[in-house]
Amino acid sequence: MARHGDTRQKIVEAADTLFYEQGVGASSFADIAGAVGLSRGNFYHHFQSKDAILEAVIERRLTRTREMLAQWQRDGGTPRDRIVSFVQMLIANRAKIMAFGCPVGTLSTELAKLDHIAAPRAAEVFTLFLDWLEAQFQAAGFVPDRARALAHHAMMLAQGIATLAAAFKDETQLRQDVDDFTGWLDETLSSKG
Amino acid sequence: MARHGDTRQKIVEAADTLFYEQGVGASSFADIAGAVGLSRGNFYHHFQSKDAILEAVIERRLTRTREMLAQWQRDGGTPRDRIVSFVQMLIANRAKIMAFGCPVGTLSTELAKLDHIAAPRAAEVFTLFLDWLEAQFQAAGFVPDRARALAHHAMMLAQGIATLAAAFKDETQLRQDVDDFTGWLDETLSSKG
DNA sequence: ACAAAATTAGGACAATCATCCTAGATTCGT
DNA sequence: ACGAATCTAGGATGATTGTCCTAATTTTGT
Repeated sequence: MARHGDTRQKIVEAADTLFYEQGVGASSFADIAGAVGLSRGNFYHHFQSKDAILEAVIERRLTRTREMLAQWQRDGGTPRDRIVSFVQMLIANRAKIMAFGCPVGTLSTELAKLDHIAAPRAAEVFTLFLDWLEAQFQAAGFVPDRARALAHHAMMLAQGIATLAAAFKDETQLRQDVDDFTGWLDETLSSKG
Repeated sequence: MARHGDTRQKIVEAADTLFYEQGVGASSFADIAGAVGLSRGNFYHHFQSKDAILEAVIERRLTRTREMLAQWQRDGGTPRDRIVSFVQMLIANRAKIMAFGCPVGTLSTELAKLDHIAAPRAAEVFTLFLDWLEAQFQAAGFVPDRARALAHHAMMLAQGIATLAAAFKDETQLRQDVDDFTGWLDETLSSKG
């Protein structure tokens, strides 16, 4: 049993959750240690600094996002179905979205405010989604430029939905917004396909 | 000269800026004191706690938003012009938007994550914009329910634009997004007359 | 089974945090 | 002009922060 990697992974998982639910700035070493069940001083065997943990959390999110998108690709279905599964994340995770917002958008915004060195890396999670969405719209028959613009628009809508869901915590509205997104998607696709 | 109110207002202004640019959690008393040019210990004559400053900052934002919306109303023009001036805020404040995101959305999200007692109050700034936007769409001839939905959609778009602008800091894209917003607005309005 | 390496707990560290207190300075009502 | 109220600076407080060190324990390679 690889104890090292095991503990390290537990730390990253706990930090990931805390960074999402409280924000990076509000999550201390003591918080993470408490969540994992380790002593604070022991952390420096696994990570040299808090920024190193943040970096690992971002890498984890990048990897998991890539895996999720690859899985959606393997799941088959039409490009339309895949884009719907993208926006359906907001419904599946509605409790967390309404409590803490979108994990991608809120981390990106927090790091942008702090002018943190990892901010561009965190924004790459957005890029993964954008590239994937662009591929879906291209598969649906749109030329690259138009597919890129539609991917950006879809991402914008998702971020707007999540931000307002966190502000008002209105599940009915959230579901309506996702329905409207799907409506926009079908209109857009039918105009081309 | 009302010195008391004067210093108090200076504190609130400095705190407002810092809360926006760094986040509430990352802004300390020392930061605010430094920005105003006062000593830290002196603060408690004006505010009993950091939460009291936050409360005053939110009140200030509510008041200023109300004033701005009332001014736009007085400025005349069509409902379409007024809604355009709403989204044009993203262009006018583009440097700050790309650096720190939307002040309304980011404060709301940060307080939501902390489950802060002032979170609902901060969300009321959203409500001011939503009510005002709803009034514009009603003035443009939409029935109340439809006007409310369009106001919500406009707010969603603005939040999505600001979030992606902060993540990617792409001014060209930001301007394109605002143009697209205006295009959507004109399409929507022309469909109703 | 034993030496080397990895992992742990716990405490020390200086810095910073929000908060509070005291004592001097300034302003104001009269 | 004088007493009262207000405002100010600076330091003290205890808690918490990120970081680091040391000494013990556990695991691993052989």
